[in-house]
Amino acid sequence: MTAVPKSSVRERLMDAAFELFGERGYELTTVDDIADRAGVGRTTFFRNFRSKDDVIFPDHDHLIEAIKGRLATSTNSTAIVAVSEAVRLVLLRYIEEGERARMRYALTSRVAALRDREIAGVAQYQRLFREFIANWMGPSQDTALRAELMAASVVAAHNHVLRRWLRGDTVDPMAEVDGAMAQVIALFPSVPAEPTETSTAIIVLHTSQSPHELLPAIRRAIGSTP
Amino acid sequence: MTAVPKSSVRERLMDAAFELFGERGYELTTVDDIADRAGVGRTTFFRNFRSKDDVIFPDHDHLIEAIKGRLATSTNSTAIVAVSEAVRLVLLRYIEEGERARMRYALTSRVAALRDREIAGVAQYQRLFREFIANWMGPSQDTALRAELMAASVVAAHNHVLRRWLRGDTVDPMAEVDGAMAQVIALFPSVPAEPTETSTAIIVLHTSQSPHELLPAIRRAIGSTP
DNA sequence: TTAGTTGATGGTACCGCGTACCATTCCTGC
DNA sequence: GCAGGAATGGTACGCGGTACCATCAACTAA
Repeated sequence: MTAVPKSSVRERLMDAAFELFGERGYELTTVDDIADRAGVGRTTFFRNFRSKDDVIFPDHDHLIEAIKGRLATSTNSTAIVAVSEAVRLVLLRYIEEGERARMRYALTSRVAALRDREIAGVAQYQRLFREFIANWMGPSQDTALRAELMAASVVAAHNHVLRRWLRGDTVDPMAEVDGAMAQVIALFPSVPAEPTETSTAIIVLHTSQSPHELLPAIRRAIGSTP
Repeated sequence: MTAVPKSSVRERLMDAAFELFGERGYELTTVDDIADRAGVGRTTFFRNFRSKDDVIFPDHDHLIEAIKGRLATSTNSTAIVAVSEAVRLVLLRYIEEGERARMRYALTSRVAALRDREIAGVAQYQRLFREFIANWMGPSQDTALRAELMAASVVAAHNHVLRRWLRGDTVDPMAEVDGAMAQVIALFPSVPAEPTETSTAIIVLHTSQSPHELLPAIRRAIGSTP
């Protein structure tokens, strides 16, 4: 009888949940409360969301799939671009959510169970990035750690900018995430990318470090083997 | 009447839990089962462990406190040493657990709830490291991201070696974690360490990257401002 | 010895999440 | 109109986790 489209039940449940969580807090809100306010039965809630906290992270699965899809369409030479764009994609999803993302942030900041849940979700992203980067870098023994470090850094960079936006500390998060990703990429200079052409770099700079200290870092920066 | 020392109740509960989880799996084991096998009441279980999955991570809180303690006893000049030793401390705790750590790994690999729980615990370590490194680097705006990247890398390096040991892929994890930490430290060259004396570095190397590409990386490597 | 205190334990009852199952309703194609 | 499928609501149950109370042992003070 309801003239609303089918998916509106899910929407009403999400709205009711966020309202109640804001009014009484997460623990003091029962699933029955949410279902009642949404005007549906308890069973319907669990048909739309796997668990009570699932209503806080509604399209997490879609986001995971979106990342997979973006990473899948990349060649070796465009791997870094794919990673960067996947990060932008995630951040963009949060920004599009707007106020709801900020409400989730308020909830995950106060409720330990929700914070753990969000951290677990982030770990899924990190796993995707790790596997992708590891495949990209090749099966060498040493690259496994390198891939893990890079994936962790990529996710950390994203989270850093995301939290800044959630707290209202920035008005241009997309620009910031580009900068943060540039820092990450600079940390991991020139992975086994196919050599294009060899050039010679001569750098003269004043520094407080001794050449002996910084030479290893620069060797890694240019991907040269001693 | 039991002539066993007081703490043995807790031990018996842990033993019973790991036994039953190994026999029937985690979900198919109830808290009553664990309490029964340990010969105590259900109430006693929850007096010793906050929740069912807490029995899997018994001394997580002590480990957190141990990290805090190790990081607290450090000056600016010994910060990196403190971080490295804290990482060694964590890894050592796992190794000392021996077979129990491997059983936990088997469980967390199969049961999603336990994996999430473990990830949340690791996030606590990462938070400690992030705050410590951020304090160490100073309050500058730019260092916030740098601290976050480094903390994520430190934890990733630890986890990488830990998982290798858990899988039996290495026999000398302490040496490996030193190497992994060295890689991490090399990624973040000489943070705002107190300037000693200025010298001039001239580096000439062949590389497949254009000078334009690698100049930013080298600028950061030597801590120079353009 | 007796009385009171403290701590650990066991038991019972309860709440809330999540699942399984069943009955009802609505909607669609024949 | 009728049959079949999808969505819904209701009921019952298992289990984790909490609150509360009663019991018992050990220690202490009179």
